[in-house]
Amino acid sequence: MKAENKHSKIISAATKVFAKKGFFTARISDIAKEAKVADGTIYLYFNNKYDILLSVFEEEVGKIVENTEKLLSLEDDPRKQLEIFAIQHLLAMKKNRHLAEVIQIELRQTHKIIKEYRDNNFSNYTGIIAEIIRNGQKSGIYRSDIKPDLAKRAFFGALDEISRVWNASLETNYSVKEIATQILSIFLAGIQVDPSNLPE
Amino acid sequence: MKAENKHSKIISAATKVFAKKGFFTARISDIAKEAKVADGTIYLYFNNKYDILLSVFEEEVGKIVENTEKLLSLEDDPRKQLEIFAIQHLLAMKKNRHLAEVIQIELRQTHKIIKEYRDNNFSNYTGIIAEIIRNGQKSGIYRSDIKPDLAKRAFFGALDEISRVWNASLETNYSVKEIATQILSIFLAGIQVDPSNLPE
Amino acid sequence: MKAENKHSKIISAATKVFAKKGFFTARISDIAKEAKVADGTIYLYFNNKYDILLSVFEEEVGKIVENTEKLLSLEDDPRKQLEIFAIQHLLAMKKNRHLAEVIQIELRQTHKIIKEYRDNNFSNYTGIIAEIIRNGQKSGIYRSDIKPDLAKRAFFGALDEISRVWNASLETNYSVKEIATQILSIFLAGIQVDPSNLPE
Amino acid sequence: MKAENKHSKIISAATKVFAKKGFFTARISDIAKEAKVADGTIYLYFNNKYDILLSVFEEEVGKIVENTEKLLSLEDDPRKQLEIFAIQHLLAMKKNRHLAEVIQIELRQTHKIIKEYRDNNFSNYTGIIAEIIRNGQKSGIYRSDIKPDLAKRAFFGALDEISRVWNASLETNYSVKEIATQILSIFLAGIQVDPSNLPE
DNA sequence: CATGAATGAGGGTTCATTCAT
DNA sequence: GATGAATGAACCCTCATTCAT
Repeated sequence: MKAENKHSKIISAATKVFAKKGFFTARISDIAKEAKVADGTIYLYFNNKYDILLSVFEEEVGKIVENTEKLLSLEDDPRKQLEIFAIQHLLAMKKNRHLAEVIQIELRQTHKIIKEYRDNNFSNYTGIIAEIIRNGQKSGIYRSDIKPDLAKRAFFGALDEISRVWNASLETNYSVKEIATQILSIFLAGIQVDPSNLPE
Repeated sequence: MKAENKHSKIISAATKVFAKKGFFTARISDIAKEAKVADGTIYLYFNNKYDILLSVFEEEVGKIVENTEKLLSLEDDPRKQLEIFAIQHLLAMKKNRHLAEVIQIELRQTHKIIKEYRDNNFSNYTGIIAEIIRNGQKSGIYRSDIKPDLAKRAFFGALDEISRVWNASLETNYSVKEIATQILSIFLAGIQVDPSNLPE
Repeated sequence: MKAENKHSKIISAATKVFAKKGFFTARISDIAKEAKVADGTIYLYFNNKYDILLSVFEEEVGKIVENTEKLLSLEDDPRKQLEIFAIQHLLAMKKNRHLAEVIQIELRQTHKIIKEYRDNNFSNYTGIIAEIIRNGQKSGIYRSDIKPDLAKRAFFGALDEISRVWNASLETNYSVKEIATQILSIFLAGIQVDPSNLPE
Repeated sequence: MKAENKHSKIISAATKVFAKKGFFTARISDIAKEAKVADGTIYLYFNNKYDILLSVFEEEVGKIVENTEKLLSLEDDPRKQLEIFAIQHLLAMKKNRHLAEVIQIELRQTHKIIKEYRDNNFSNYTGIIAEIIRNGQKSGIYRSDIKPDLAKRAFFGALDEISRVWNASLETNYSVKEIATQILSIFLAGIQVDPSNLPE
């Protein structure tokens, strides 16, 4: 229990520090101070600085994926599903600004390892979008000339870019609901066979 | 001329090295070796490592902006203009993979300074999209309920995410033309007043 | 008794670990693991890492000295006595390779403290040789021009160097008996008044 | 020339510092300070701390071997040759106390690498003794029942042990000449066929 | 202008030691 | 007494930057 506690305290501190200073600029002692543990304590739970980054990603992102998939399973309409994904993503990013930056900034990082890791892992996440689109195509709701793997990137990229600058400018301008509505209205109109046919 | 030469040799070397190793992992000596100059020589042209990054961005991205704006001035149809932007962006990213990574990876990095810098600078670039949309709205081609500053992010984000994974998976799968066509077909259908009204 | 048990378990574990990894490279946790106690337990029996080293030396070497002196007291012939010392030393080193290395490697180490310590302690051990030689000189068996304190170092050094490389090369080549015979045949011939006068 | 200078300044400083504090206790900054260079400068000439140790050994010991072999080539009498070796060894150790300790203390150290290294390298050195003995056996001067590879260890060990405690106790008591004479008188008497047959 | 040897601050990591349980 | 999680001082090494040549 105590160890559990400390492990997540470090993860959470690291998420905050990485987001604020960036992986390379962040010092282990920053994380330690933020987590209110000694520097050395961190190495009881992680092998090295890089391992902390991976763990932050693994653990925190895992939660989002899990949560999103649960919600999606309760809904059949591919249009509603796309909306769920968008809202979940934006909510998660808004709720955990620190994490948002870690995902967006750090995991676009250099190391091959991380790239592969992300590719294996984020595929799961963005793959959800492609799956929704494919389902929509089967039910004749989405245009069959849309390539799911291109569209998923476009959709994810749109959401990602918007939450990227969240802190800076969009902070007070738009709510998650407004943004999701705009993006959805564009994409649904863009990929539906009959754009006038909107979900109720 | 010789100095000019050396300056751009360093910029070009830095672009390559930053893309390959990342800003923080890249060493000045790596850039010097790649540029075939002495380490110290770099400091005759740049104040510090960080200054090199800014310069890479400034100079290389400047070219793209300039080029894109020139092409756009020759075309009036907002739908064609959006297509021009998409194609120009994808072509530029494809042509200069190194630069593409520098923009995508490094400039999402760390320091507030860079963020502000980017915001001032990239605003110009993404601002082009917003301008196109506003024009289209005036001429009644684009839906008036679309928020240009949200749509510009969505559009840029879509393009950006697609070129991000370029190297990895899309390498051989799709041509720039195909990708641009897909994205355009989604976005135009998404934001036009009359989706069936496509440019010839 | 239980404490006694733990104390010697640690000593024995430390001897093994020091020999294998060297004093500085050995970690307290290595010793703890080898002794099957917790790291902290070690500090119930020893003041610090260095104290363990001293104790290893003190206890283990003490046994050898004691044993050797007992055997020597049963023999009067200085030539036989030298043989006893040589055989006892080689046997002890062969029997306890770990200890052998600790003595040879670690106690030539660093700190003045240890040097003085060794000087005080090993003097007892090598002093045995000097004493044997002095006795032999009194009985007219050993040459009177031999300086006992030089000869003792030469004799001990010869034995020490031979057991140093024991593991490596001499492992299978020579038995303790053979080696002792060779060394003795050289030294006795070297320091006797009448080299042809060998003990039966 | 300048680099040469700095390289040897570091070697020499390291020899001194290693001898004084021991390899593990010595800090890089100690060596740097002693050599009057910056810490980082050391890494322009050596890969790591351990590499410095190897280099100290390699360079300094190399000189001794070279010098000793040159002198030996000028002398045919195996008894004189043994004397030359003893005197050269003792002189070298006396002249360079620091080096003496490095050889004796540090190179008995742990790492397999160093052991192998030493075995390969010191074999050359102690091998000289074995060779002298073999030659003496061929010319009928040394006893044929002596095993050269045991005798070489005994002889080297005797010299080594004596110079080991040099600083401590023998400092003022005996000169190199006296010591060499004693050791030689023991060993020559010990290994000659006719002990009374001494070189003039 | 150009060089690259030299600098030295900075930080990741280890591990002897402590102490609450 | 015994534990082992936690501590934090210590140190090797890197690399951006400088400057004498």
